[in-house]
Amino acid sequence: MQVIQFSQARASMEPQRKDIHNSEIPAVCVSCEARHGGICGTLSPSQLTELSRHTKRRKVTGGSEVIGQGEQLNAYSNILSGVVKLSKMMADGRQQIVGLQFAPDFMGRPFLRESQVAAEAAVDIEVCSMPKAIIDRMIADTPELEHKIHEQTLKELDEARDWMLTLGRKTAQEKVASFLHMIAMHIDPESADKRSFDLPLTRADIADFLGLTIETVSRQMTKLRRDGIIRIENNRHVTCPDMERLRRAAGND
Amino acid sequence: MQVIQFSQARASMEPQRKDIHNSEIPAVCVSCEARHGGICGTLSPSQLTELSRHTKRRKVTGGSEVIGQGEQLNAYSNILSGVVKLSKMMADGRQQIVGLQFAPDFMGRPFLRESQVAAEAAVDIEVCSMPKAIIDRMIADTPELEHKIHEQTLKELDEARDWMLTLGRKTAQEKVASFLHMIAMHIDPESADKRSFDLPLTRADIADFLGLTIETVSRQMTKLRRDGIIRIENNRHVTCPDMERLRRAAGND
DNA sequence: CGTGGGTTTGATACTTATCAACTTAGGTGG
DNA sequence: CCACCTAAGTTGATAAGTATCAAACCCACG
Repeated sequence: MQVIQFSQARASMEPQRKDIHNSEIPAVCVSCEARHGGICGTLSPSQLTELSRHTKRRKVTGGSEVIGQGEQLNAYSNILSGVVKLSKMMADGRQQIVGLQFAPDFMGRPFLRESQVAAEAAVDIEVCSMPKAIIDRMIADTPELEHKIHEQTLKELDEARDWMLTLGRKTAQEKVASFLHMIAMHIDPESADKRSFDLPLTRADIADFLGLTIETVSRQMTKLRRDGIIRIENNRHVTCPDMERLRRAAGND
Repeated sequence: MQVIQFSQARASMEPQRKDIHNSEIPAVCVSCEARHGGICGTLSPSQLTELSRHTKRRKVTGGSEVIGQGEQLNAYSNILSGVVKLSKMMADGRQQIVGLQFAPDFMGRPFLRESQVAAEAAVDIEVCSMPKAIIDRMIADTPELEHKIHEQTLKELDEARDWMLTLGRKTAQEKVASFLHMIAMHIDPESADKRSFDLPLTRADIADFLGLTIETVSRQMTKLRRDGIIRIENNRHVTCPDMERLRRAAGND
């Protein structure tokens, strides 16, 4: 269980006063989907109160850009629900998705003025945005906050490197299987049953993620379907009765 | 100029005492190539003294493994000279280089027991190794140290994502040009003249970095040479009279 | 009931991999 | 010092995989 450090310590000693400490936390935060697991968990009640005065929850419809590549970076966000795709584009329009982020991930590049990547809502999402300046200040005097963000950065780096192996060395078939497997594992962290899920990306997005064309993605999906590894309904909903077969098709040992 | 915070502050006020403060710093560190720019710059003299009792400078010959993929991670290292390649391998032997590190980079994955990647000396290198436990403890009570490492993690993440675009969307020609351009920029941070440099990797390594075969790398090098964009001597030494042409060949606008 | 975005399928072209032969550079020992 | 040896690199012919171009399909939606 991940809660505010301060209240966690006290709560364990004086459980009957837990509600009092929770009441110190802004109401919007108490019920927030991202508080457990998100970066806010490292902030003190007073910091949370200060921050919450400047945060804004907002919905972004799928396909809308949250931040553009090379754009000025004035805010960070926590993803409360949905999936965000991070992409890079070349001058001639060729595009590569370089990462996907899921709730309760933290979005934004600390210590840099402008974004190196474009962030776009893959599906309808909800985020909690906060001014960059305030977080940057809190990072400076809350080591736990920097640590939390650092942990996520390291996780993203591990994922990026895994994906480099996929991009550089796997076949189209393995790439598509790797993508499906990755989505199955990430899309619904709570659900124990990973065998059925909705794809958060169109075929075009999947192609941009895998360094393939739409047609090749489609053909490989068809092949996985014909081989009985997956079933597809309405183009978006995938069922995979045997995850182990999918893993093997993905080239993971 | 990047020096110990404490001595920097004092030195600027009492410059005549600078040598005294320097004398507090272990001799091995004072002359260390990595102290400026490396992570040690954030440590206090007393921390440096403690750390230096456990550090060990060592040379590793090119081709030797520094740490294996999935291996237990007991030490961190600073690269003092040379180039290290980080790679991932699939069960069937397919390999992808996922990053290169240059002096004075910090090597090791904080907060994790085992390495997700293999690290191998690309050329003869010199490193300063230190026990993981000591650094982990110092990270916990020296926020500046975690910040410094965090900055490098972010840099590596940016680089990894840049490379994903190269792997996923560039042609063989653009990949090879991108590689040469990247090496030209990184290999000798001090030198102002980036037009002439030695490749730290064999053709096989370059192929593993670019997701290509040796033959394709060789053919594209030949083509760049025929086009007059580069000259090659002894297979390893490259001269590029016009960096702008190389940049364009790399597909960077 | 037509329209259009997203998707699938097919025919063909092109890029890169594979296999094989050859060349070059660097190191070793006679 | 030269001949030999080996690893690294180049070049060529062919095969395989994926992209490209084109057409059809399918559904959701107006």
